[in-house]
Amino acid sequence: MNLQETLSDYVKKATKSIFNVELDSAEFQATRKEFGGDITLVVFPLLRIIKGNPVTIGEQIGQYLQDNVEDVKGFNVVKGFLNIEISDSYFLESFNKIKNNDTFGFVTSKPLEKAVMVEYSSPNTNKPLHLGHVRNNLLGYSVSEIIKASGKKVYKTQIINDRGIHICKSMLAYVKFGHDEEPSATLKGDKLVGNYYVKFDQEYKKEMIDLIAEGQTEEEAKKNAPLLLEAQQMLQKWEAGELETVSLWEKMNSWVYDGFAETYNNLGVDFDKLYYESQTYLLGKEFVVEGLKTGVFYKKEDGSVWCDLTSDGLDEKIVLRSDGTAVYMTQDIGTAIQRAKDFPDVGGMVYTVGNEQEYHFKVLFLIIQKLGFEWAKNLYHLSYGMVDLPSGKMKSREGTVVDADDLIEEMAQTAGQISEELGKLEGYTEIEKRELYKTIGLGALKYYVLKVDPRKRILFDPKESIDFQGNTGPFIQYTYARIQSILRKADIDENTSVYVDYILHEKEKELLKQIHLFPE
RNA sequence: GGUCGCAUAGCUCAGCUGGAUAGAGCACCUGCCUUCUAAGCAGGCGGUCGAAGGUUCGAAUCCUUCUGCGAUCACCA
Repeated sequence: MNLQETLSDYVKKATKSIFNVELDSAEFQATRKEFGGDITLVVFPLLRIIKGNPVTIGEQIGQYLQDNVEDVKGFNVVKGFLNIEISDSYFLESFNKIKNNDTFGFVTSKPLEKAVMVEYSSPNTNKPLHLGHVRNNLLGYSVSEIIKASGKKVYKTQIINDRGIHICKSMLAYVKFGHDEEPSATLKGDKLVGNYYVKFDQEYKKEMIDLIAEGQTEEEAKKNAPLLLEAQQMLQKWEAGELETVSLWEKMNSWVYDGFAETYNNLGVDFDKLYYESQTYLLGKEFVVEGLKTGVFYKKEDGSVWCDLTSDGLDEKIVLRSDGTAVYMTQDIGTAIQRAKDFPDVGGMVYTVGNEQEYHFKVLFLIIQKLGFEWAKNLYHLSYGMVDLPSGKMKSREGTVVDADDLIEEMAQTAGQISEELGKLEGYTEIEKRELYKTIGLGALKYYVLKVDPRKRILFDPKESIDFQGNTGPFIQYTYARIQSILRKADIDENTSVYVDYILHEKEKELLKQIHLFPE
């Protein structure tokens, strides 16, 4: 039992013995630093069942606690707040317990709990990862680690969007303008493929301008540009399994995967299982047939299949085109079910996907529930806001993106620059320095991204670099380094409290106290 | 138009299961490096918590309306 629970028990006993009143719960909060004491009981809520002056009531309860609870050293009452002073020995004992507990903060195992699958990243394979993906990856990875720490098994996964018109655009541009270029030490595979995606867009726009000059409207030009028609043909060839197209597709995708692997490695994230859209995009169809039988879906005259969600406050949603091909929803239904089959111990899934897809996931989860899977009630869309630039949205096609690799590299460089200026790393080898710069730079980036509420959009101004001072990742790293240094130099078990009391800053002491009194 | 989200210091953000005088960092100002790591510490300046109502002993927090910003409402993914 922790201290708060103990105190709560004794407060209940106190009200019983003094006022003869049964209390359901007692509300505690951290004592504000301008008052004496460590933990505070708010007396006001008690007034509903105990008539009287809050100060008097507070004093009576405080006296009871002081008389009956060993760790309560003293108390004072300010208005309706009973400030309770906790003995030093409690904190000392508590710290010592943590010191000897290697898994502090982690629930070691909950064998009866079902595993959770967390999906994040899920990029397209026609362009490199950018700052938006960084946010996605860091959120998804962090949530995975938090769920792990809570004692559950976690499978990290992603669905790689490796097929479609977008990759055909890169492929086509490569064929037409590529001159057999290959990835190199200076040009990662994902960058190379991304360059051809941009190239496609540039040439496509030129064609549109020509067509408009010939008298077509913008709408017409968009549809009729020869390059686009060629890309569409290429997609058809791919779907037909034409050898040359498929092998080019495989080659360019593999370049992209090599590039992604490097970025993931630099970001410090990883995956337990990968799913590819090219392998799952047809998967949902059989479940649509199943759902048709059970009446979850219905067929329209033209042959398209729909799900009626009007009774759930949503509208009707298509799950299969009239030509029988799969839509996005079909694929996601199939992928989810496939995942549950592949990992029978999974009892829920978390989808880390931007907030522009909130409606999609609302619908997806409802449909899966209607299909009757018992894990369907544990589906969660971890939705997050976009990362915007001062100029607006990031657009790969127009090259207005903050590239993930560049950003990570810049952060390390800044860390190096600051370190050099401070002259802190004398005696370190170049390799050690490089490692440290990476750690510090990445720490700054991670904290910068993770500290803001996922729901909020982030406005990232490349001109203003990410801070290394104040409420930042490097500050936490610095504090950790200091603590390690203290522990190294302290080298004593007894009387540690005196030493620590002398060394720690006021804020650090406050924080330590709160961690102990409010562990959750 | 319907639905969802956001709005707190000049800037970036905490705080939101209702509780004491709304907190950090950046920026600006004042001190502090011969013993604990100055990426720091101690302090100062800075707020109609978007607006108006309501519930409550008590509202940044809950409810209603309004304003502004964003997202979404495809046989696209």
